[in-house]
Amino acid sequence: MPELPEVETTRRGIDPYVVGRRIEALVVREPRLRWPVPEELPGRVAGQRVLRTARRAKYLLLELERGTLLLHLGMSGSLRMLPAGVPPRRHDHLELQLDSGASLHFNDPRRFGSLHYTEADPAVHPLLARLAPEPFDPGFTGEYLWRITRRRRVPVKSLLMNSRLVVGVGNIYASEALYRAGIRPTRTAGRLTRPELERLAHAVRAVLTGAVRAGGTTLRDYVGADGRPGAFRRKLFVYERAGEPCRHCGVRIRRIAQGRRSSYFCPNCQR
DNA sequence: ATGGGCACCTGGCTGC
DNA sequence: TGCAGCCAGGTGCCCA
Repeated sequence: MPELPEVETTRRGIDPYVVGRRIEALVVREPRLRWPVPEELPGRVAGQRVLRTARRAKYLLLELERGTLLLHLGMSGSLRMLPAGVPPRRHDHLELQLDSGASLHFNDPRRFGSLHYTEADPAVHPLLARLAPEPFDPGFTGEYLWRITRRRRVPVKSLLMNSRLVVGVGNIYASEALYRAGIRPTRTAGRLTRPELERLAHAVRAVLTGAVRAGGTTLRDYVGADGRPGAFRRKLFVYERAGEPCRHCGVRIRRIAQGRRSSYFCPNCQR
C-alpha cells in the first residue's frame, strides 16, 4: 500500500498515542515478515519509553531510550491504535502494548512489511544507509535530478521508483507526478531536459504534499491509525483511471505495463 | 555501475 | 460453484 504519504499519515496518527509512553510488551504473533522478527527483539524493547516518532523514506521510526524500531509497511501493511484487550484480527502480526493501556496493532496480509531494532544510529542501518535524500529536503531540486539522470537509460518512471535516487515515491505517485510534470512514464531519464526535471522535482513534492494533506490514498486496504481511509483517491488524475477521460483535456487515460507494474498517463497532456 | 527480472505473500476479482 | 489466472500502495538480491 503505502508510499510516503500513507506512512507519514500513519506516523502522525500514532504519534500522540505513543510518544512518552512506555512499552510494556511487544507481542509477535507471526514473525515471518519480509525478514523474520528476531526472537530477542521483544525483550530488548520492553520497558523502554518512546521518545519520538520519525519517518525516513517509507520507513516509520520509533525512537526509544536505547535504540530505534524501524517498521516498514510493505504493500499491504497498516497500523491501528486500539484500546487494551481488543482481540487481534486476521493478519495482526505484531502488537505493541503501551503503559497507557492502548495497543499499536500491525496488520499485514501479504507480510511484505518488516520490523527491525537497532541501538546504533539508524541512519547507518543497512536498510537506510543508501537511501536518496527526502523529497522535501532542500537538496531535492531539478538540479539534483539533472545530476542523477545523466547517462541513465531507464524509463523515468523506473527512476522515480528507485530508492537510491528518489525516495518515498511508489507506483501511484510516480504516475501522478509524471502527469503533473507533463512527462510520459516511458521517457528515457537521461534524455529529459532541465526544464522538464525542474517541473518533475516540483511535481513530486506537490503530489506528495497534497496526498499527505488528504491523509493518503486508499485503493484497497490502507487505513490510517484511526482506521479511516485516505481521501486522496478522489484527487488522482491518472492512477487506476484507464479509459476514463483526462480531467484536463478529456482524452482517455492509458494504462501500460512497465516491468511488472502498471503505469497510467494521458497521451495528450504528457509528452 | 546499470538495468532487468525474480522472489517473497495473501486475497480479491474475472472469466470460463 | 470451482478454479485458474491475473492483479495489487515494495524492494532487496542475483545475474548479465
